[in-house]
Amino acid sequence: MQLLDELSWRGMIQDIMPGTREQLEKEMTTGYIGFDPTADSLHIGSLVPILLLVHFQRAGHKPIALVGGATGMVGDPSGKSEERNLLNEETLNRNITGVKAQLERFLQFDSSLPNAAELVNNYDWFKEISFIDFLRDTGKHITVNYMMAKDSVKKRIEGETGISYTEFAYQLMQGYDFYWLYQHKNCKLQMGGSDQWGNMTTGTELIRRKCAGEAFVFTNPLITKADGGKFGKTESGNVWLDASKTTPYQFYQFWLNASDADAAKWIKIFTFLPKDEIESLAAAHNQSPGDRIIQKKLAEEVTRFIHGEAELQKAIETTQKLFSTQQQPIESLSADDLEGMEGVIKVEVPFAQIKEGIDVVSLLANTGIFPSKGEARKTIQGGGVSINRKKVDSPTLSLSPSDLLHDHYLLVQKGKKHYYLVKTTNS
RNA sequence: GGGCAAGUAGCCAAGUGGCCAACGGCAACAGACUGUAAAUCUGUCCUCUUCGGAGUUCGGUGGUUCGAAUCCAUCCUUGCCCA
Repeated sequence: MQLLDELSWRGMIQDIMPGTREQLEKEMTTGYIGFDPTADSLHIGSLVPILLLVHFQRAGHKPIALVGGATGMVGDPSGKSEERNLLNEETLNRNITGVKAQLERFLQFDSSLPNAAELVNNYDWFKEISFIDFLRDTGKHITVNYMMAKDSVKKRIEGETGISYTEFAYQLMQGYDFYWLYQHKNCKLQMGGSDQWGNMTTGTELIRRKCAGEAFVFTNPLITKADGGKFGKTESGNVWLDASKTTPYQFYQFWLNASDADAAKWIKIFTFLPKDEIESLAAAHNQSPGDRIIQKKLAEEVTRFIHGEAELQKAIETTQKLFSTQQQPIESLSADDLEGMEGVIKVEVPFAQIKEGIDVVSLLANTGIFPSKGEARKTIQGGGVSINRKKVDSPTLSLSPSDLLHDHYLLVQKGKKHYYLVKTTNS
């Protein structure tokens, strides 16, 4: 299947510039996507662009991942109603390193390949350019009228907060990136989220005006949730690709918890499963929605892609231990079962405290499961805490050694889905 | 530089001297129902708390007042208009 047809049935194309298809069919094309180093790890919001690059490379084209070391210093106004805070250099460098390392895992960089992936940092060319040079060589080609017509800019100009010159100029920088890649890497395509359309077309415009070249862009729709909430956020914040920030188990759980409507859309976007397989999964799912066949497959595929087979198996195992035995007595979990639950947050508490008969509220606050005693108490009063599968019905409950599973453990549940394993220590 | 308007909790937004930790909505969290869905209903939602309270808030600072988110001064930030 042609790349664009493939992406299109997966729902990964929003807007596409005329001529793009012809270009892709004509020759091996170099295309790029930019990644903002706003944190030291990518989160699942960046997964779509990553997947685009992977599809792109699989279709025989040459992908470039650009890390925005320079643009990150300025801040993209797209989708932001307010001026952003500037990151300091130290943070930025750490972020660039982190983001680079992650991108390297998903693409083929083997230089023997004709379409080997490349990783570039736009700081490398921007650092050479003086302000005057930039104004004369780049700014001159684009009118302010053109720049102001962009949605990201227009919204801010019409809105209440305005826009600084810095952020206004952002699209020129991104446009220049495309121009530079066009000149030095023969890069003729830019991909990105639909909020980037304006910035991306500034690039093709620059290429046209500065060197009469022709370049193309297409965008993917931004991922949304059926209920209108933000994609990729959970109660504990972003879902990261870095296992130390979001454990593989938590990552797996995120996808598993997708609603039916979301899962059906997401499985097309976030997995590489072929069309007929996805269709039969959907049919099976509709037969018995309660089994959540799509969610399971989705979680499995994405977790394997990001964290690998071994971590996926551990995540599934932990999930089964915790959820499939939910109706069974807690004793059905062995000490090994508890110890082996990868990804569940584990906390320690001195045995002496249990021996003295600590009250639940203090235990939950001391272990950091809740940030304060007050919160622990409120949640307990709202019926939100279970220990060893038994709902804690009073904040004054105190715990003794006889409550410990296998003499060492307490399985604490916050809500229905969030598990913590408390383990006693001798000190 | 001049004129006008605005700044309230994560966001939106009411309040315009005491009844204000501050109406309401969204988001978020928890409970019931379910399928670890969705929808719906209920509770929580500044911080801490021995659950009795205590502490810190309404851009910053200073003031008026028994008492200020509310009045005054000044500064900062933002928008609009003029130069």
